Amino acid sequence: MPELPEVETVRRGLEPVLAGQRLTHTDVRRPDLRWPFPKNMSERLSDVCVMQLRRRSKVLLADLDSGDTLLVHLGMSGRMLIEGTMPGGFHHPQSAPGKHDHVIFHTEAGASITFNDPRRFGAMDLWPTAELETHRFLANLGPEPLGNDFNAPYLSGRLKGKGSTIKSALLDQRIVAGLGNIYVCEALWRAGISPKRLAGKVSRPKVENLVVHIRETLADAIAAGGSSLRDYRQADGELGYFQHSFAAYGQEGEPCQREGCSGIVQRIVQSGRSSFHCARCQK
DNA sequence: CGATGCCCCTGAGAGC
DNA sequence: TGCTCTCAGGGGCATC
Repeated sequence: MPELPEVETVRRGLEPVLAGQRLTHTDVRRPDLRWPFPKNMSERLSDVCVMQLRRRSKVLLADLDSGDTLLVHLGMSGRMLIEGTMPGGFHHPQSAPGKHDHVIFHTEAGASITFNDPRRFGAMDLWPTAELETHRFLANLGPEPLGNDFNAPYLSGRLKGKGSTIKSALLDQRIVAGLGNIYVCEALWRAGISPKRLAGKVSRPKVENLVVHIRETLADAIAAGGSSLRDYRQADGELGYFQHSFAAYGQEGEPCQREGCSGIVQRIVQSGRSSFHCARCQK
């Protein structure tokens, strides 16, 4: 999926087109994505104002003046693409809906936002804003990695005694919210920690270092507009370009970029997913 | 309770 | 050209 940096990039791209704007109507072109859509979704997304656009973990949150919040999860291949009239006067031509264009939002200002998702692992729901934290997408999430609650004492406490690997611990959204396979690989490379190391056996100085590198990796990726592999696009259709900065992810067989390291990046499979790392400098 | 596989779905690319 | 196989950014659920 789009991980935290991709979702944040999409949020920033959508903000000028959606925040403070009225939705005139919303076309809901199928009954479900990963799960059934909420009851009366089209009606509840018509003639309402989007007050603000937020993000929690990998979930986009659009607070509506109806008292509902729209939750959007992009899954593995979801995109939100803007067409029509943009606030700055730009005009992206509108095309006929494609096979995987599942939901289309129309704003009073003349913009349309198309949710496209070939694999349909994405999801949308509507939930009372006042009770958002009870929604199953958001309940049980760990802290935001870019927030103050994510720090070395916290992470150290959560990793203590864990017998699973550090790779799977960082992918566990209950421990820290928003990381996925790419950014875990990259952050572990930057921190010089093997993805195979047991979570409870990462030394305290290494945990401190890891927290810093997770934050820096995500910040760098957001600054680059996210990573575009196959499906991901920013809301304006542009590619992200953080993939050109990958040191580990997808770099199997490439020389390790760490200064003074002569290792080769290798791919291993952990719980059915690829981990890329340099066995020479990640310990 | 925690760890591990399997599964949802479509499409791209490799190999034959 | 076309078939088959593997793989893909996520995460819920069954099972042990």
